[in-house]
Amino acid sequence: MMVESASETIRTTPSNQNGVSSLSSQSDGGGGREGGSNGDTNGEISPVDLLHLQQQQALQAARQFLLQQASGLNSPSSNEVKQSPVQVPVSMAMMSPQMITPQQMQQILSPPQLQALLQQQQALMLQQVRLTHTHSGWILSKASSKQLAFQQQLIQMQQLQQQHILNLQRQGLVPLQPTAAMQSLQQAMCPSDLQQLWKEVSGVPSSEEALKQAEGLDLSTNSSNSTSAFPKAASAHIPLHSLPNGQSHTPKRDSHEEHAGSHPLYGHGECKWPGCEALCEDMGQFIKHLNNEHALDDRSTAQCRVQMQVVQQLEIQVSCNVLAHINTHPVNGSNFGSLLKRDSDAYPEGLPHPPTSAATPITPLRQGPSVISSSSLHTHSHSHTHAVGPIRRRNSDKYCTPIASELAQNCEFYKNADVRPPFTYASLIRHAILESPDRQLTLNEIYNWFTRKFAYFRRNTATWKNAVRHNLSLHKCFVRVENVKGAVWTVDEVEYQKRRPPKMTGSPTLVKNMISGLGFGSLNASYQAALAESSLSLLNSPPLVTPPSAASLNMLHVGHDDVSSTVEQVNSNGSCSPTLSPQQYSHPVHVKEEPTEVEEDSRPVSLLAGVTHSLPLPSDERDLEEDLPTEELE
DNA sequence: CTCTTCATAAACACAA
DNA sequence: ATTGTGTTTATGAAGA
Repeated sequence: MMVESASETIRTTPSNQNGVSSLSSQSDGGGGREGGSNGDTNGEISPVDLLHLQQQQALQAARQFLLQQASGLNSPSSNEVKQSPVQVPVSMAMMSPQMITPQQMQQILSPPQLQALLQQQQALMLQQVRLTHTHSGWILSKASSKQLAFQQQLIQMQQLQQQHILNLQRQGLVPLQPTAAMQSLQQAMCPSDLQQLWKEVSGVPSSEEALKQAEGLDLSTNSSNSTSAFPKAASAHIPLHSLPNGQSHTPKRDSHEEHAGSHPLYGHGECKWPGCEALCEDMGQFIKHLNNEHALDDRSTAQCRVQMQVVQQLEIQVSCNVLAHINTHPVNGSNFGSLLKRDSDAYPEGLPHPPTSAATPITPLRQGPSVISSSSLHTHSHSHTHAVGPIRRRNSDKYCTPIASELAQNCEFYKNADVRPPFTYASLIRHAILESPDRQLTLNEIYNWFTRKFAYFRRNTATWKNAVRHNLSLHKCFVRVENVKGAVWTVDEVEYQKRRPPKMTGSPTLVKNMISGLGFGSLNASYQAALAESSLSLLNSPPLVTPPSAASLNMLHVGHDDVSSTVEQVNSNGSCSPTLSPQQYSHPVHVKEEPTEVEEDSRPVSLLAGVTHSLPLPSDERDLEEDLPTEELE
């Protein structure tokens, strides 16, 4: 057995993943400044604005990229990075990102690097958008029009990305031929990257686009899945209409699009403008349609504005994070690894994360999946230590998104990709148990859940199974209950919560401030939306059942201290709970071996009492609180 | 530097 | 004797 683990182990993961990870993680709630107001709030978006936007994007990506590279150099597993096409001078990476101009970047980065960079950037953007989307999706669900707008925003975001890429290509910064670049890209991509892509692919409609881009910017393709497929070069479209062309970049990417007599937005006889799908018999008709229906009108302008705001937020976030890290960690080359790690974990304490999200009109940028990346990052970067790179650390619990939602969103990914999930064993076990109808599983069932849900756990069985058992025994939160046919494991939520230190990224104070201060309302709403998204049943269903109430109560109990966990809990309960509350019927949890037991039943009460004083919040606020933190703090 | 959390390895007990 | 379960202890890494 040991042999087994030792041998297989090291599967590696290009250290380079760091980049994306950190990248994505940073996208979370931090920054945007409130108004997103850069400039013109009033009116239309000028070509200049778009240009600016693009440049910002490029800069942002490049900054991230540089940091990533820097960390990669330092990473222990850097040897694997060998293939990484990028080599960035440390000195360069060390300098303040803000100081790097696009020109410098061009000099520093080779085309493949740029491509990788772009890919990362895109992942970030997509993620950002997706987060926004999912996050507020519920709230907006009732207003279909808004939802549509959202979707469009998402799409346009991608379009802008595309445009950016095209521009770079035009400038010769990015090679058009996918092959080589693509390979390097793939090599450079770490599981987390892939994960991100996968998420995009499986989750958001426009995903294909992302995938394609990731795969070498193959713009010439098919977006066979018309509807969902987002018009790839749609980007070109925007500029087409909005940008007169004095623009430094020429509008189009000639060979592929226009010349070919085809249009990026036209395919299979229909318009692929997001949400359109109008049928057009031929190109001419399509062009007409395009001009009539998709000209730069108020709506698109508004969308662009929103996007700009989003981008700006991203930039701010990135800037803050980067700066903070640079300031916080004496950048002496050797520290980059950790630097990035931290980065991905949480917000730099140094900088006041602008609660931006809260105050921003735009949906708060939540850190959904991103976290995942970050965690995987940790995992792998550190994996060299042990053969098997584990889930490593706290991410899972403290900074990660709720496991439930995370899993829900990336379910397919984990199922198929041999990537270690960014959760601790305890989290996973708990989730597995709570997900079961009766909230109890036998050891073997837990094993099965692991293998069923994660490709990663289909190997190294001896190792992780041992870990599972170890965790079950070690943590008080897992309670063994003798059953008729054997023993089953249940979760003691109270204990589970207890074991997690109250650390939010920031101080409780901060949270409170955020709650009371800024955009409390909006946040709350959006948060709820997110919550609802992943845990409908819980919210709807009557307070649970059994042990119940543990869940809800726990939330109270947890109160400020571990919000994220709270959420996690909620989610899992909700998502998993099959519906009703059959949960611990009477039978399951019979007698426990240990007296303690009454565990769930009794504790809640006490909790309540205790909680009451500490958290005198109305039910609503309660929700809020739980929610909020997660949001901001992941 | 210390403490805590986790992952991993492994020894050991026990029952089927 | 083997295997599956559980429990414990030890070790090391990493974060706070």
